[in-house]
Amino acid sequence: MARRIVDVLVPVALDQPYSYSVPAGLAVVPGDVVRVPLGAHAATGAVWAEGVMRPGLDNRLKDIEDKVDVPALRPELRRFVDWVANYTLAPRGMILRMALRLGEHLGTERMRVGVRLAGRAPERMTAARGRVLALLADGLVRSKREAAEEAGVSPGVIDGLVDEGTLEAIAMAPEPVAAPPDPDHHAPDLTPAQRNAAEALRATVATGGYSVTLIDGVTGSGKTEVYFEAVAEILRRGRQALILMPEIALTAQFLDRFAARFGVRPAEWHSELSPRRRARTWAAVAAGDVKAIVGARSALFLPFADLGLIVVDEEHDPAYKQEDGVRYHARDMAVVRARIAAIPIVLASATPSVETEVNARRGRYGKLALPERFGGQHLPTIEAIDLRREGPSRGRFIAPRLMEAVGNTIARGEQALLFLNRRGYAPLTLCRACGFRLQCPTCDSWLVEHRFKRRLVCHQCGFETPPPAACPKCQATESFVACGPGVERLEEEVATLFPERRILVLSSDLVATVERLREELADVEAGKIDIVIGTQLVAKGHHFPKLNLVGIVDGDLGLGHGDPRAAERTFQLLHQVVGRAGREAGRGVGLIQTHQPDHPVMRALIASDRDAFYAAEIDLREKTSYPPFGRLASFVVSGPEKPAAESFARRLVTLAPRDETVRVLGPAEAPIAMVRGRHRLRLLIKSPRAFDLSAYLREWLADAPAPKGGIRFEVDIDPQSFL
DNA sequence: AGCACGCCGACT
DNA sequence: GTCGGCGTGCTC
Repeated sequence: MARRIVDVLVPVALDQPYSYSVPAGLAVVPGDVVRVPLGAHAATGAVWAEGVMRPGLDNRLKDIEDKVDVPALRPELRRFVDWVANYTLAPRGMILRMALRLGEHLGTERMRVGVRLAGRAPERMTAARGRVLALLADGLVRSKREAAEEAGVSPGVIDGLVDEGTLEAIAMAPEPVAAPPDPDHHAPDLTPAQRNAAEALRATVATGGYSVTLIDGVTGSGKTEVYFEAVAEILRRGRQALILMPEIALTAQFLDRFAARFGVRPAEWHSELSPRRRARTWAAVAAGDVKAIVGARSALFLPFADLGLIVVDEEHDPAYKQEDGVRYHARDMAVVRARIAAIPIVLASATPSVETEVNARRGRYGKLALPERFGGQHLPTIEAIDLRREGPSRGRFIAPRLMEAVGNTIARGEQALLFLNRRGYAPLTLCRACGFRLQCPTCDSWLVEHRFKRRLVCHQCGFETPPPAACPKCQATESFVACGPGVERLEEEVATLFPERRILVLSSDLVATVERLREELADVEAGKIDIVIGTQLVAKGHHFPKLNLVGIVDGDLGLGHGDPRAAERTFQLLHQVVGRAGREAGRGVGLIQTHQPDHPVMRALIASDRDAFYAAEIDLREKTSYPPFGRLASFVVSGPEKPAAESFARRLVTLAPRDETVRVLGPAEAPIAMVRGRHRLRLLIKSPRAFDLSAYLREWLADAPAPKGGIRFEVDIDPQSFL
């Protein structure tokens, strides 16, 4: 009898599965996770389909080593992997890799060691031993670590007592990844608007099947409580819920809210999980033991046993777009997974992406609006400070009116937030004597001074250097001047004006650990800080009850440079930051420093007229055929020498398949023309909306020469960043 | 993505 | 004269 052959997809940069023979006695079905020899080593892959013998294969065919003892990947997930690979043009193996992120720790379950009293008293008694014996006198089993901590002794004391036979060591089952959430733990107290929305959502979930619903609610309107009711409904049905968040590490408050509603914290999935915890969570999700999981975008590829609902919180957030490795947009792919799994998906935002807003307006997505803040809170009043007329004095960055508002706010015992999306002290340092600008040796960008760290840092590649003693060009000493503000420089300015006040700078480069950041945020929440100065780190998900003034130091920062999404991004970010003001303590005020108070983004913010912004932006996108009214892809060609990279890019353009409806723009030098010593050129490909752009690109690239001589090129479908 | 195989510079 | 740099190509 001929050997059975199956096609196995392996988690490497290969698009096609490889064929393996199945050893006698091994039963495998499509979806099974298997170990297979690959090159010099073994890889963990998944059986994708039945295979056939092809010519030239017989001498290469190898046996599957064995089956991994986890549930088979379900057809829904396998179709999803295929779909994402097809859409993004990434090799299928690399998408599978994201679904198999279980590390090497499966099966190597480490038993926790528990101890309990075994009788016989130790020969020598000490104070520490006495405390341990007193603690364990109740005869209960405690884990080693628990016993040591509660008795206030080192783990060595416990080990000593075990050696003497006083204590008995017992294997304990590992702690469960997450206790089951109780959908009826605490019935929430909802406003009429929330109740209506929750009821509609519950009905959608109860009906089941694929549907997309946008929850559009202003900051503080209680979107979370509403979608929690959808989660509760799916939990009652015994199915699993996935809640995607843009940045999971910073969401302690969210986990607490979940616990208040469902009795326990949900399982978490993000890059900072330890390998062991990651493996256990993966397995528990696959087994269906974890019913609710909160995760960053990679959670989308988990092998759910019975996924019943997806929620994408802050669906507009740019962090959902993965820009390195496989480029995908987690919100869009979440909608795809919901469609393939035939389940409902909920998108939540106070400032929906233009794509989502258009889908809602055209009736493709359902929409539930929560137009008012919870508990009678008012939306902040927003005013512009026109920097052309009432700007700060030279060398300062905070206009008198903003400074005065900060003073009044903190005098009342309230908090103020100054927002500037710029890390470090100053974005540019130049030599006063010769005009030389300190630049990254390998990037087309300036070195940013970080005064706390005493370093100059390239924000493109991470290059760091101590500030030079003299100008590298003219050798002048003491000649450097800092140009422009960063959050550290603002702190200096604020500190001279309010020397007695407690000021906190929140910026990702100053975050030592996630724990430390959570403590700092808790300090702000508890009112221990008067003035917070922060980058976009402060825009997300924290609720500061005493914060009543938000000052935007540079409202124009995100605008400019021909990025088609600049206006949308700026509107969303500033709206979100300003929305932090006055969520509890009375009326909030937002002051936006800008050189262009008449810009549509600023006008919409000041008038609190969101619809005006969407109307103008949607109109513009439609006229220019930009997404969602057309499709966009980009190629970035890079190489150590510009002429070679450029000629490769030009060659690519000549190979583009003819199509009347497709426009190929470029190659043009990328806005950041060099990163890490590589010159970068971009091609932009525009097509109509009803056009299979992925298929077009695949046809194009099938005939393209492989890049060589150090040239690389990347394909980005639906690019979000235009740098 | 790994990783082994390949051809050109600074060392025992 | 070898060790090793990372460019190129393969993995059933």
